[in-house]
Amino acid sequence: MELKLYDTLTRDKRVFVPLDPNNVRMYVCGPTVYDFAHIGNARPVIVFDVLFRLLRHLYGADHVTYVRNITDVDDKINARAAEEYPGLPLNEAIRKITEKTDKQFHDDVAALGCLPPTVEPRATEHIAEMKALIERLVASGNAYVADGNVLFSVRSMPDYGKLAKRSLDEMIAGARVEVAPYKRDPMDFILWKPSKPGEPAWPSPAGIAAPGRPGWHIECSAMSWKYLGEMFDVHGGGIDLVFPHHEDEIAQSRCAFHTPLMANFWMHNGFLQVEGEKMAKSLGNFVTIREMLHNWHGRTWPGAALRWAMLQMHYREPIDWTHGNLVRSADEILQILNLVRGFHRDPNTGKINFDRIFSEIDSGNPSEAVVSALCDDLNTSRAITAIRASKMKRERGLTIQLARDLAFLGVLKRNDILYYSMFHGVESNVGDKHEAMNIAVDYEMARANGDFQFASSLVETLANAGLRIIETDPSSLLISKGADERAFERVVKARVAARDAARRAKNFAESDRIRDELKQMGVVLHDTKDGTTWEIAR
RNA sequence: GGCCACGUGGCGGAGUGGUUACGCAACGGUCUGCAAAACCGUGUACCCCGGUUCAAUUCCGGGCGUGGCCUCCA
Repeated sequence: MELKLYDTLTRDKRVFVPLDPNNVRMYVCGPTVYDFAHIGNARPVIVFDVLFRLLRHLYGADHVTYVRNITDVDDKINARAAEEYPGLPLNEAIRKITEKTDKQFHDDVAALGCLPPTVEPRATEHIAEMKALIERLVASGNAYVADGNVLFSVRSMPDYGKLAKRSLDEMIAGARVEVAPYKRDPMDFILWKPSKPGEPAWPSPAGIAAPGRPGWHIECSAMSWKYLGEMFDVHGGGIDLVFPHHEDEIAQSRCAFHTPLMANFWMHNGFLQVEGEKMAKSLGNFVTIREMLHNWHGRTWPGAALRWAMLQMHYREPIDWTHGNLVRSADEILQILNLVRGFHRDPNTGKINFDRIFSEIDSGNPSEAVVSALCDDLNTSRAITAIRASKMKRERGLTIQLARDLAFLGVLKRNDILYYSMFHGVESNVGDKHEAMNIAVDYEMARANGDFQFASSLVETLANAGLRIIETDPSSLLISKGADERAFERVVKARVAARDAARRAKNFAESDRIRDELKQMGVVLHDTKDGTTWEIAR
């Protein structure tokens, strides 16, 4: 199937033809690891994960190389390190900060259903490549040394500004920052700069005696070069990176390698707002991925629901992240997954055969409708419409196909399907049933999100209240006070049976009373033609 | 000030030069002792003004509005 992608450089959507179909190469700017990733950071990670999955589908899983860097040398990191570990030598503090943040980031994006990229290079491990590039640029006259800095000379590149569609003169006219005196041109940017005492430092290139550290832009040119070559297929990132970051990457790589292009397609995701406002700490609407997973608007949100919400709209459009949208997404995901698991439920035991569900998912391909929607510049919105269409037809084959499509979009993971299948039970004589049940839900959610640290903290919370969590099998979870692990379930079943008897006897006053009583316990009943089913209210 | 996007029904959000997007909510119905769920059906739309056209929400121009970038930022 023909893949079309929008290219920021040419501002058009055109057919994607890889430089080498046996090795399709994509680079995406990754996080600077100094703090929890916020929900806006999640967007490019999810968007390009979808593209990664699509490319793997089209060209084969072994024929796609996806590189996402980790920036671990940066002023913000230095500042945060000094702030959090004032007693430690700076370099040690920096390592603590970057290691911790790096782990948080990976936990968070895994919860959002993102595959790990093929390579995740760290800037500090590629100083040699950066210096090699800098030496080339100095030798070719595209860069110069001034005051212990190495600067890129933008005037040496005729079409500098093409990506951002901005001429040098326009930029200078609009500049609002004071210009360092050593720059030949106000728009010249740093490739290498001197380190202050105590800061991370490496021997400098270009004959500079004092040790220094790289500028921000050079790392991406260096790492994409190492892992993808001088030219590659796709370069992605947030739209805010167009200028100056990507513009400068292009300048560095093209001048160093004398190539007409750095990447064939430049892809940029739109920004995210929260409740109609720009996300900012000062506005109090700054929300991290971690917070979304643990507690936002008073509840936890499964990674699948966050991802589903994110994919509702096209990646280039701005997205307004609202509580209302998220509630809808979570509801829809729950509905769909209920449908999926329903086809492998043993009618006698009520247990769900997850192995069968996943082996059926693995044994087939995503649907034509979904793949073709994604092939149209990642039109996830249309892909979702296609999935909804097969949801409407409640027949087995279509539901399995629906599960495959969800898995293809990265929305359906084994843990998620487990989560939605779990029986939430609370032993009936527990003091505050609702509170205990909330903790149980949080616990399952945490496990579904792979956040075992949070899960075990909840186990502790329960233990302090004299409760413990018991998992009898993958589809059943109870919080119990004693040895009688199924007490709650037994109580409910007995009440349901009693109600059925009352209904058969037309004693509706009694049957309604029992239903109210169960409702008080948090149990909701559904009368179907096959009998009465019950579930814990959510 | 310069540059770049966007403006679709109550809400979210696709798409198209003439024909139902879709989802949620709403309304009507089927089912049901009641309720819920499920299923079936219905309605309301394309910011404003001008132009091109037989025909524009869709193309062009202008206006208004919103957002982003120009400084670290996904």
